[in-house]
Amino acid sequence: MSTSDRGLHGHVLGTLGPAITAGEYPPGSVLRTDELAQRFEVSRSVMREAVRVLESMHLVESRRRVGVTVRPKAEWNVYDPQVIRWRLAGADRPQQLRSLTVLRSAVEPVAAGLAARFATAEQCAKLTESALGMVANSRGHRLEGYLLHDVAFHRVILEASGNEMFARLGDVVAEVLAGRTHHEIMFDDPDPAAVTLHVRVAEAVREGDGERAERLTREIAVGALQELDVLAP
Amino acid sequence: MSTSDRGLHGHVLGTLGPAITAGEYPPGSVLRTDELAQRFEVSRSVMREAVRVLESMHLVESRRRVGVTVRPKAEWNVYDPQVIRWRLAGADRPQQLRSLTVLRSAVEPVAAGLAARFATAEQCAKLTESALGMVANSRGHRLEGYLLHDVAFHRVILEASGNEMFARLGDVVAEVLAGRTHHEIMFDDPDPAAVTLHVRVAEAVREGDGERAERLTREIAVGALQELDVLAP
DNA sequence: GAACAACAATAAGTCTGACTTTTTATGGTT
DNA sequence: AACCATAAAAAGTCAGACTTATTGTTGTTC
Repeated sequence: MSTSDRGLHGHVLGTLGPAITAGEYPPGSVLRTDELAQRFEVSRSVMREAVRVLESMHLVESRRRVGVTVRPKAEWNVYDPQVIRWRLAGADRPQQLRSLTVLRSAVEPVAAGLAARFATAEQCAKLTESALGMVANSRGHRLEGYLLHDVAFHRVILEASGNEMFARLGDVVAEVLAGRTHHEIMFDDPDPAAVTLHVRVAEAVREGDGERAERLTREIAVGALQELDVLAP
Repeated sequence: MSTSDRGLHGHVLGTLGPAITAGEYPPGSVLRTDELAQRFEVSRSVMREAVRVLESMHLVESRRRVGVTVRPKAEWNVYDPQVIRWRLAGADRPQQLRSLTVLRSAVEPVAAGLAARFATAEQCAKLTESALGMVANSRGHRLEGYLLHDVAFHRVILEASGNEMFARLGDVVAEVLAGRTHHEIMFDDPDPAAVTLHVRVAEAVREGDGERAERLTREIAVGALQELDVLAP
């Protein structure tokens, strides 16, 4: 599933990465490549490759005569999709979900405003289709179908914005929405008001009304933030 | 300077990474580890570690019997600080600068709004100090001094927001501001209106007026976007 | 006793060569 | 034309020897 389960190297990463992001090794902890290689029963070459990747994520720092030291959380590359996945799967899942939702609330309204100006005909069509799909699955515990269209909707918005940085947040948003559906919140059926807002955003984008698209998307964001506050005040 | 100039491995990365992000190898291009190792005059182990890191950035994909293929730009981890630095140093610097500025325009206003609620006394002090520093250096070609305080100002805002995802954009903003000062734009002296806005943002944050801080920061962002549009319409 | 210089220990860094495994292309058979 | 066996290619893995930078220690000197 995860992009990094290929090969021994991927397996090591898939174990050590989550352990570090979960805080099992507090900042400043020192690991030694040789010892890790023994523990995971892999050769030093494999272990070194794994450490190099962790280093490129700024999770650890490797120094001669010292070893591999774990860096403080404030230095991690928290935008790395792999790091995000690890953290979402681990102990500070709530905090991660929270900070990602705040990020969404900042980015998506602006993205929607841009989408209204730059979306292609196909993107408008896909957007409307997704919104209608959400409506169709909004009643009667059809959570999976709803999620599918919800993800598609936000993906289109982010891509249609024409900004590559926004577009690359599509996976993150997908992860957040999936998390919300499968774990924490999500009572019986989605909030009808939110569903309506999506439909209206699709309309605004289709009509090229950037300001309205932005304002409506901001309302959706406020709703998402409130959902979080209700759960963990 | 760049975090990755340590060791042979770092040197290889520092050459191959920029080459790829600059588009020297079009998507789908196939490289072979052994050939690269020869070209860079390093051992296969070193080359493999470099490739692993590039793979973790989603710049390339390594497959058996095929080789190391360059991935399309749309799949790159564009939030990786290293990738951002490489792209800012390369050919599509303008586009990168553009998309980063748009990202700033979305994030910073929200961050300022949160900062008004969560900033500590020290952060407020540092913010005011930075704003005054900008004023003091705003006339008479004191660009370096101005830049220093400008970077500090935006860093504090992002950190004081209390959101780790925002905080980690501090380096990116620093890079954008430095780029603006040293390369492209920036006529004789900074726009006086922008300077004033920074002072007023500091005020708003100090007074805990989130809404005003957000609105004012959005004005700053609009100015930054206009600067770009003026330069490349 | 403090400052400093020489030294030794340590863990990462590097290289080499042999071997394994997966995947793709080839070519022959029905 | 479809299919299976085979071969080739490149990444993946391993083991061991060697190099180098860094740090802590020891010993010398004032």
